[in-house]
Amino acid sequence: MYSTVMSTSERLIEATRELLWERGYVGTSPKAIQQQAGAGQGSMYHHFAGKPDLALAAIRRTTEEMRAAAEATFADGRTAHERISAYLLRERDVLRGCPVGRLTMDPEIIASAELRAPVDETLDWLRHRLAGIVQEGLDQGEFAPSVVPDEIAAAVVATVQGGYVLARASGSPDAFDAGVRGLLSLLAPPPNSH
Amino acid sequence: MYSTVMSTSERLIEATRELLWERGYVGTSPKAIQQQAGAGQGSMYHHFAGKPDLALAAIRRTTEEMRAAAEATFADGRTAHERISAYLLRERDVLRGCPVGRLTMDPEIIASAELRAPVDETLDWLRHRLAGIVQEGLDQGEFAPSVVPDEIAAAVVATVQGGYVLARASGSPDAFDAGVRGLLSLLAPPPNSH
DNA sequence: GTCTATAGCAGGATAGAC
DNA sequence: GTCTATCCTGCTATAGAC
Repeated sequence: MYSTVMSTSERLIEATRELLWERGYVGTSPKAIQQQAGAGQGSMYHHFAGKPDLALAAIRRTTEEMRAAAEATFADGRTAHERISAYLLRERDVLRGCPVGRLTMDPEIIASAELRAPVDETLDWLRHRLAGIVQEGLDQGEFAPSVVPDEIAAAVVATVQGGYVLARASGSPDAFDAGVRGLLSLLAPPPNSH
Repeated sequence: MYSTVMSTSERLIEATRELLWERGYVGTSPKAIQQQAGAGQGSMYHHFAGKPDLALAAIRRTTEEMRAAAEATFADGRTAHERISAYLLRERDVLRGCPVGRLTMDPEIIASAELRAPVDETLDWLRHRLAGIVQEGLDQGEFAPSVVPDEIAAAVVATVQGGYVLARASGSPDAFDAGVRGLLSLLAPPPNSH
């Protein structure tokens, strides 16, 4: 249930976002959405064509938020290493998992080009954005010349996404933090580099 | 459908393993299992108490296989770096995702201590096993002294698990491979180390 | 061991009144 | 715009015959 300052359509989208995050697409039913949104059956089908349509609206909003959150962390550092650190170390609700990455495990999301597109585009954008930052660091001599920006970017995003898996398996964020620290330690400029 | 050389109970377990991998726990119904196994309703409930019981048997077998597969790769190298490389570079059905890691995104698996336990124990075992290998490499002077075994182990497993996410999002194994190469490049002994 | 029958409930959606 | 009624199918399981 949400406060009445939100329109019914807004509440439906927010409810869907919550449920997709927690239970995935397959595990989320229209009835559950309606209950969480405090909206009736008729209301939902008035505003949205059905479950896929509503899910698409929810996924689009979630991916937009993810981009904004990532972009915000990139402003937090001067050097490439600082900006990547800021991204990796930013506060996360680790045990809830990634609301975007989670969707990739859903067979019906993957099977639908429309539903998969925002997920794909967002993770792709993130990798390219990170690769650009790595390239800048490379240009500044911050990293070993053997570093390949696309590969480091993929490793950074994968460490985060995989960190969620380890954390949820163990019921503790420790493994997430350990993975991030491990990657950052490998990426750290050698002590003799200045 | 499976060949008749397998017992009904075996076919039920194998069918459940396939469906859990592809659709997760929430997305897998007893009826789907029965159809895939070529078994009737009564058969399933004769051999297993219900969906959770059958899932537990399937998960246990899948986690056992995962351990054996990982252990096999660790025999493939002499140095720590070689053994970690072998683990990371081993052939995988990347677009299908990890049959164990996938389960962590399932709310009903996480909510059940019994179902989560084998998943947790297996990923935990893998991290400890890798940490031991990193420690050996550290003892041999293979890695920088700043390397922390537990952290590198977590980063290795997370890169694999997250690589699956990136691959499935994009519909291509490329991002998985890139992440793995990125991590390995950072872990590579410096060229002047010999 | 396997089969069919049955049950109660939820999923996903449509229809039409208000 | 929202509500209630209704629909058909599938989920998860139990019962009891064979």
